[in-house]
Amino acid sequence: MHTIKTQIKTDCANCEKRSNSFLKDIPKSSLYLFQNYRKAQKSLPARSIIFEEAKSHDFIYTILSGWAILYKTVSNNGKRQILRFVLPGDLIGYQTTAHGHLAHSACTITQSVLCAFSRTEIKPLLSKHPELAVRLLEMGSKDISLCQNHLIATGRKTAKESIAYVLLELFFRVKKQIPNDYESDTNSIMFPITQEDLGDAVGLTNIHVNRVIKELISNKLITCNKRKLSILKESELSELAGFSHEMM
Amino acid sequence: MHTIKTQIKTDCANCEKRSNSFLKDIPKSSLYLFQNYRKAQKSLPARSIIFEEAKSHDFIYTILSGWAILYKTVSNNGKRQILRFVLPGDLIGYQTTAHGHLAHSACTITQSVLCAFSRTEIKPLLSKHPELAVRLLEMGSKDISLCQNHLIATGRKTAKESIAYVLLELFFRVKKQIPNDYESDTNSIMFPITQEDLGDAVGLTNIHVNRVIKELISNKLITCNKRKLSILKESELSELAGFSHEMM
DNA sequence: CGACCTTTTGATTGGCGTCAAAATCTGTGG
DNA sequence: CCACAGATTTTGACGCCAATCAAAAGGTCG
Repeated sequence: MHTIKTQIKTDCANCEKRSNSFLKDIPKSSLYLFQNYRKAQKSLPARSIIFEEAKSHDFIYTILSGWAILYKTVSNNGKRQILRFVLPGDLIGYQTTAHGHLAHSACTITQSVLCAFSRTEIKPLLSKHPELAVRLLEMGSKDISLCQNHLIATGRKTAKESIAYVLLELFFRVKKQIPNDYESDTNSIMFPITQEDLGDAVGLTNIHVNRVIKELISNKLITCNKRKLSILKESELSELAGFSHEMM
Repeated sequence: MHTIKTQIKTDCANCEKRSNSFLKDIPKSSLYLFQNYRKAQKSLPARSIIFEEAKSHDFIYTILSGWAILYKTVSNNGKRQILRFVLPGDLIGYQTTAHGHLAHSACTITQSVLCAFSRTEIKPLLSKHPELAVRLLEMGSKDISLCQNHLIATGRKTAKESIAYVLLELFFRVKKQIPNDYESDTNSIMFPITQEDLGDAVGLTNIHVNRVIKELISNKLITCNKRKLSILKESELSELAGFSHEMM
């Protein structure tokens, strides 16, 4: 576990340039107002905790760069369930229980840069600026969709199908949210996820994930290591996974 | 599959009286305005389809009475995943894909009464009445929480644990959202769900669900049939399930 | 009362977990 | 720039939880 370094910067210019940031399409007047509530920019090393389940925490964040995960530790057996992979442009930390505690933990996968907003100061803002609330509704709707498809993959698909599904979902989310890592190679993305992470996302052991991924590789559907994921036969893999672009 | 009977009624008085309806806490001024968009009250028999995945549909609904489910059919193997049990006061049908199609199907479990609102007419309303948007945000937040805990039950719990979890979740949601079915017996609720439904919710076969439920019964933790569910030892069952009231 | 739905039971199978250990990769410090 | 420790991937053997198949028993509703 690493120490969290916080560095306040007045310049956060890239934040609202990102096309899929939650500040997209917010009218300038509201946007400027919202900017006032930007409190800090944090740069975190890989595998460091952003916030923890069941605690209270004053900030919500947008990811400017890097990968992270939202997860929960199961109380009766200590296992981890990854709820969501977090990519640049995503908003995290807004979800609390009825008692005001965080619903889950968040942890960086790679070195990341976050932009923090004060939770308490933003709430009253929503009533005054409906565009913000509507934008949050849209994002929430995508979150639910993502979670439901994730549930289907975990509940009603075989190991092979569910892993294929997660790989495809991540592939297209990255393509959409992160500017080309491998310009020349449109079938590939940077892929810093371990096989254990994948297992914790779909309810499998890292060992079985390994067996399945090796099978997908030997079937020439993908290539995959901790650096890079390539989708070799998109349509075939999509059919196997029960994945469609409609889902995204 | 049953024919959908639609009957328009001007009186929908109980709708906003329910304490957990999505219209709760909305100022009178907005509320009256919102009421204008109430289009119809539908009464449906048990096991009838409310709307179907991937189609377009003009209405969103609140449940006035009865139980329903949101589900999706997995494209590559035809299996069903239940995403959510729907109880009186819940709002359904607002979730669409980027292409404007419904994200999932909905079906009644028991005979039900729904209150319909026009989707297209409500959207512009949100910008004008932030309280509505904020209220929807709150509901969306609960939906996500529910879905995430459901994912954990399916992904990282054993059959016994996940079934115990679903029973407890339903038990307390019913207690909160439906007025006492069995006044004298506070440990019991009406329970119209089949074991096959339970299996489709947590990714198990009806046969294995049956074995587990019989085990829970013989352990004297619950009694359960298609009419009635009783929680006999709440704390013991909760510990087994990894369930806590914080989750709700 | 009779057809269908739901629950129950038993036998068998198989997918994925567990355990153990080797091989490889990665990052850090000397 | 190399060495080394820890993390991650890979392999194999074995076991178990839950699926599958089959069929009987019990419930429910028209």
